[in-house]
Amino acid sequence: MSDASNYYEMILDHLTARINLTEEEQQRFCDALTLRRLLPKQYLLQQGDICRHESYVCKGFLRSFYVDDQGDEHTLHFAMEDWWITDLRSLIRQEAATRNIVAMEPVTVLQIEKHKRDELLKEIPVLERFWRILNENACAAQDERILDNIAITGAERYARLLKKYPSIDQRMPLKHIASYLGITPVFLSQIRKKQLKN
Amino acid sequence: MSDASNYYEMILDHLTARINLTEEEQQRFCDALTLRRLLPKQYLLQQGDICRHESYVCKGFLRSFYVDDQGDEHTLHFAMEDWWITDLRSLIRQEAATRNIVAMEPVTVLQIEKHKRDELLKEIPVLERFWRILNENACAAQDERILDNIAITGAERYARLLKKYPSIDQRMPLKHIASYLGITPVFLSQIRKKQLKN
DNA sequence: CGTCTATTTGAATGTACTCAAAAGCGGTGG
DNA sequence: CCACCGCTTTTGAGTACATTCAAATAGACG
Repeated sequence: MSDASNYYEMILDHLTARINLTEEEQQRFCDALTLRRLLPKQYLLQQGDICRHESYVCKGFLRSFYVDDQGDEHTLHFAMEDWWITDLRSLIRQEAATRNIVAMEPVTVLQIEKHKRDELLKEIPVLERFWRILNENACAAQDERILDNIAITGAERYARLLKKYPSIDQRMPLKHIASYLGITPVFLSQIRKKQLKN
Repeated sequence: MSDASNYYEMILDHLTARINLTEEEQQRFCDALTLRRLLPKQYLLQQGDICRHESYVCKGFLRSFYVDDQGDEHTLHFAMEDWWITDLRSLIRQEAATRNIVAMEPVTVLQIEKHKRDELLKEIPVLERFWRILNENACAAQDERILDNIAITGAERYARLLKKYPSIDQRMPLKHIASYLGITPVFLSQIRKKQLKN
């Protein structure tokens, strides 16, 4: 259990870096959380289910993806330590999820259920500020990704991704990196061959 | 001035549809706003400047875009009545903007300056909730757009855009629609020719 | 009417995909 | 310890998607 308490410290650091919380509020926040461990390939959410929680990643590495009619996977997000992951649309509207979330490694997350989050937001209004800030930053990051998708080639997107997350090609299978970039694994392989020459 | 008061009613409806505000809070919010009118092709923000405000569109139609090294434009967003537009990254961090925002038609916006927004957020904490909700929805929408960009072809993206905004091809020049979709105007023209046959 | 810009058309090129097969890699069981 | 299996990555060839360049047409505006 000693590492479990570390995880709660971790998420509290994450919160208090953005907002001020009293000891009591911190406690109440932690009480609303559930610690959950996943094995590699275990699902946190499946397409079709209703997403009931937001998950803060304490340890490990997850991937969210959409499976289309042809059965092809498209990676929307990956989430590492100190990140949140969910299917936002499904969470907000309590509709069927269109994304799967799966562990890529042994994972530990702290989950907060939607209705508990809603309660907390009423009890501790400053948490509205926390999620407002979180979503503003997420929005800005997604905006940058959209620009990459419309403005540059797959090869450039791969180069930028590596620059941003230098070790990602060791941590995530290339076929998932390809689907994140919006290209095929075959084409990514060709890109990598070319880049070795430089 | 009669239409100006309409615009304040409009933004108050927009707010009170999401949060509850007292009369006094509504007044304080409106006092923080500045009404601004733009002619077509007039800029609300230019790449390189620091973005100091968030703008709520009362009337007209705007476009935000990035100009790359080769001088090519890439349309990130367009904003219609009842939408907000800004360069979020530049606004949050008060860094040089990487996006331009320009009026496509005669435009009326209600602007709130960053520092005034920050003050308001302290004075009226429930506004944190408002922007949290706004950003959550924006995030979910951007997520969908990223999926479109990585999962489907330009032709399909155009079809979906038309389905979502049926009159957009009458309101926005095709070359900007093309840049929004991440394709060239020439290719969009070919897509349109094919779709007429069906 | 002329000018300016947007859109279309056509042709050649490049970018990225599909299909098929081979090579690499990790795990499992004999 | 090695052979085999399943899965990922690479390679090669042919194809489709999307771009560039150049020129023609269409529309908007003074």
